[in-house]
Amino acid sequence: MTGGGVRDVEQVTVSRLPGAVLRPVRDGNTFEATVEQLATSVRLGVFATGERLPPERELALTLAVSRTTLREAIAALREAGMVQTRRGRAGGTVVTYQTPVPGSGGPDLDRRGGRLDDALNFRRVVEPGAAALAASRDLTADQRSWLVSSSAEVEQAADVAEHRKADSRLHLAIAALSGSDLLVAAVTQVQAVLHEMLTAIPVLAPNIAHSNRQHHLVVGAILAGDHIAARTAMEEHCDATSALLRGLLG
Amino acid sequence: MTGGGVRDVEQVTVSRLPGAVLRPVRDGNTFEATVEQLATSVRLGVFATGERLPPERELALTLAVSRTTLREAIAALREAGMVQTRRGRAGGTVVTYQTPVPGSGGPDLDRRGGRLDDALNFRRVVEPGAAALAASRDLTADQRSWLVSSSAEVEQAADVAEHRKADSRLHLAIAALSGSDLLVAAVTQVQAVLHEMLTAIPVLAPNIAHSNRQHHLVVGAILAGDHIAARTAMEEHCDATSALLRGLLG
DNA sequence: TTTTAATGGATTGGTATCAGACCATTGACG
DNA sequence: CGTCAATGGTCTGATACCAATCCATTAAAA
Repeated sequence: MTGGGVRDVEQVTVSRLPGAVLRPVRDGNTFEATVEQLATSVRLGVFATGERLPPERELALTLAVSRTTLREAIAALREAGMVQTRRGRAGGTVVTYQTPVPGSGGPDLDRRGGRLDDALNFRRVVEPGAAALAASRDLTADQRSWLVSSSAEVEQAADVAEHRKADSRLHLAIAALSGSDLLVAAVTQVQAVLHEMLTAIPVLAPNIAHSNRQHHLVVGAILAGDHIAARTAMEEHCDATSALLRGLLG
Repeated sequence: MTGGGVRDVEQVTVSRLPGAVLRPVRDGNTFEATVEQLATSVRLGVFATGERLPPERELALTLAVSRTTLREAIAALREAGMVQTRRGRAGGTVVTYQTPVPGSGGPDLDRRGGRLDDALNFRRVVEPGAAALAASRDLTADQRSWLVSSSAEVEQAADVAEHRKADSRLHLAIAALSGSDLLVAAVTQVQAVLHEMLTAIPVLAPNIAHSNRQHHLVVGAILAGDHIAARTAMEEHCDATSALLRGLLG
């Protein structure tokens, strides 16, 4: 696959850039993309169970989508049982999502091999970078306590499913503390893929304990302002996850 | 600004994630996004001057856009004088873009302060990561010679404008050699912002010479398979550019 | 020279998405 | 207890975007 073009073999060396750089301009369907983004946010725990989504008008603005389309997307989530909606003042759309039992319906894990590998490689670049950046910034007291409580929630998670969500939230919080919108977007993208894989896999207590130790190191380094240690610790954490996933999926 | 919410101050600590994570689902206007992507590709030298764009039907597929919309975008480029179009067999759309004289019309460089800072931070993460990944892969002979010739084109560039394009092409080539689609997308995004700034700024011969030496280090490390040296060299290269830009823009 | 294939150019009808206005419901607040 | 404000629910007309088809032009191939 490395060298064989399907057609026009003559021109292979001139410029491979167009094929590598040109990407789809839009994600096909706006409705589906909206559903996907909201569902991912819920699954990752960006919106906790029991929490309210922003009002439709506001959320539509944030997502740069018409209220019509947003409402269709919310209706899809409602039919999927992830949210409930109530009218009237102080009404709104509230998250009812309960993390599913692991291993129940993991259908085609192997088939996304390319996408997973890419996500793992990309993650190994962006998450350590985000941790290092966060460590090198002057964090406010609010931000430091947010980081600490996010970390504590991971360690105190009641079950595996809760641990999964708290883990995603911690990683997203670290990205947010880096202060870079682009890094937040990158980490969100990566966590969405990882989350999908990790929820469909048997994660054992020793894995979780090990992961928690690594989180502790990362958070400590960020709070201490040690960007080198933060990067290194996060790299090891990413490597551990990669090894786990690659081991279980081939 | 760090702590003061406009409303509902009570809930500030519960979760700052939604605001950080939720992003626009689509880039506003498909037509404009298409124009932007094509124009950026041309400016970055993904399509060299004199080169042909892929046939409309093919390009429309690649960009996941209707041929109608793509044609409107191409028409916009044509009116901007960036391309010319000829009909008939062996016809097509050919790039006529000539890099503008620097410093001619840079209007509002300071106003995008936030975006530029973010891009520089993000770049400092993704480009060294891409270089390290490329160094750790087994490159084919084709890939190695592509890298070498991309690097040579930078050093032999006739003028500042040509150097700019060749520089972008080299960075994109390195990203492509990392084998990660996500990294290519990230580097493309970053280069588009950088390119915009750097073309509107006086770049001196010593800057270029220094940059060339750093490129040489990066490319050498990648070819040698030394991922640590590749990362370090690219980090220093990014830092140099950041210093240059930040020095000239505040 | 004739034919054919590969391209850009133009038209049509259908669909997704949008912006904006208005309605319905419910709890907060006076 | 009554009023009001904040929310979700519904409708309508406009428009951006699309898929598909056919036309026009040119050069390569026969």
